[in-house]
Amino acid sequence: MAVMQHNSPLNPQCPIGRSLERVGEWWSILILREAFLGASRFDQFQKNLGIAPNMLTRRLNALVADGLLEKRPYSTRPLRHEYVLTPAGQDFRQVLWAIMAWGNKHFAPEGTAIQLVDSATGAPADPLLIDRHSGRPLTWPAFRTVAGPAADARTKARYPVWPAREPTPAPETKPAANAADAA
Amino acid sequence: MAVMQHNSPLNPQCPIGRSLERVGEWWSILILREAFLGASRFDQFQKNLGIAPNMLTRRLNALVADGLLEKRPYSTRPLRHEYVLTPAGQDFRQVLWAIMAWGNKHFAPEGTAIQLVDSATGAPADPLLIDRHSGRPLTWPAFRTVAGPAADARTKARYPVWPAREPTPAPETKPAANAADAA
DNA sequence: CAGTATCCTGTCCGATACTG
DNA sequence: CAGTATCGGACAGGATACTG
Repeated sequence: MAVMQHNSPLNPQCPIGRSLERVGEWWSILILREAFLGASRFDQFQKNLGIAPNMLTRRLNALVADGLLEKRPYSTRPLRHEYVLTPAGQDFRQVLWAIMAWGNKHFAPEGTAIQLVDSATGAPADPLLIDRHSGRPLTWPAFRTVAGPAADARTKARYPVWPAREPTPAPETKPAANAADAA
Repeated sequence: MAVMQHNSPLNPQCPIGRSLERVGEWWSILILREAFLGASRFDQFQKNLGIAPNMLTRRLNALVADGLLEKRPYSTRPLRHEYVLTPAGQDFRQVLWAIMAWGNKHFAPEGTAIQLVDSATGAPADPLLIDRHSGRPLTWPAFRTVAGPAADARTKARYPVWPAREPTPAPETKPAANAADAA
């Protein structure tokens, strides 16, 4: 996305901002989608996406530079590369599937055209985000975002810490400011 | 994002493409992030994000038009509106948290600055996408994306159907082409 | 086949000024 | 406070031509 090309409106610590720097441009997400579907060669991406070759080069290089794709030679004479997903790129599948589920739920009034199924049985899957440790669904307000241990002062000021420090003044004197470090 | 401003490189049926049309611009995602953190008024968004007012107006209107935010009067004299999340907007939280988890895992080498915790206990949560029905983690290749019941011919041609029809030619004569409709 | 090199257009976005 | 109006720059992105 080349977010922050001017003067960084993003909190540089925010993991969402950091992710958006990598996949904030929609071509990047679509290229990753194609990679998940099996594409790895330049012309596969180009044909499947209908993207201009110069844009494809640019986006592929960016994804490689960001560590989401790896450029790997599959032929030496002539030298040819394929683009394969790195572990970080593979992990983006969770995000993509969450996006897909959201789109299917709210923007597919005529029914699901693309869905997630069990590869073995074909049973459709219904994606749900849970906490790996407790197994509980990650709903709000049962769960919330707070400043973490590596947060700087600015982040701690902008984000609540745990235990809950209300945005509206509820001045308690209990020493709760650094509880989030217990994470 | 105003994707497809020119000639629609996106499969119009793809739920990812449809989602990207709504939140493909990074300001939109950041505005939603602020809304989840409690922002609802124009100047709250503006101050927290450092966004230019004309851009904020444009993005807010787009989010309202897309059904992710609702414009609601909170004062009649003078007329003032606040922007509150619709159910569809609330559901985007799952996506945002998935993005956050991905960013924390791969792009936060110095530790997590912002994290998800149990609101009651403060225990950090580790987001994981599972299948709501079976409870199994949504991993690949155990799960895969296929054309769904509402898929048109073009989509069925581009996406595999279930049972698995390999991209590489494995010409079986078994009538498996419309099995996905069983979903 | 796998790109690179140019040129061009649209628009995202910021800065600033202004209004009830 | 909650926006609207206008201006200008940077760049994403498309189209096309070209190369080994």
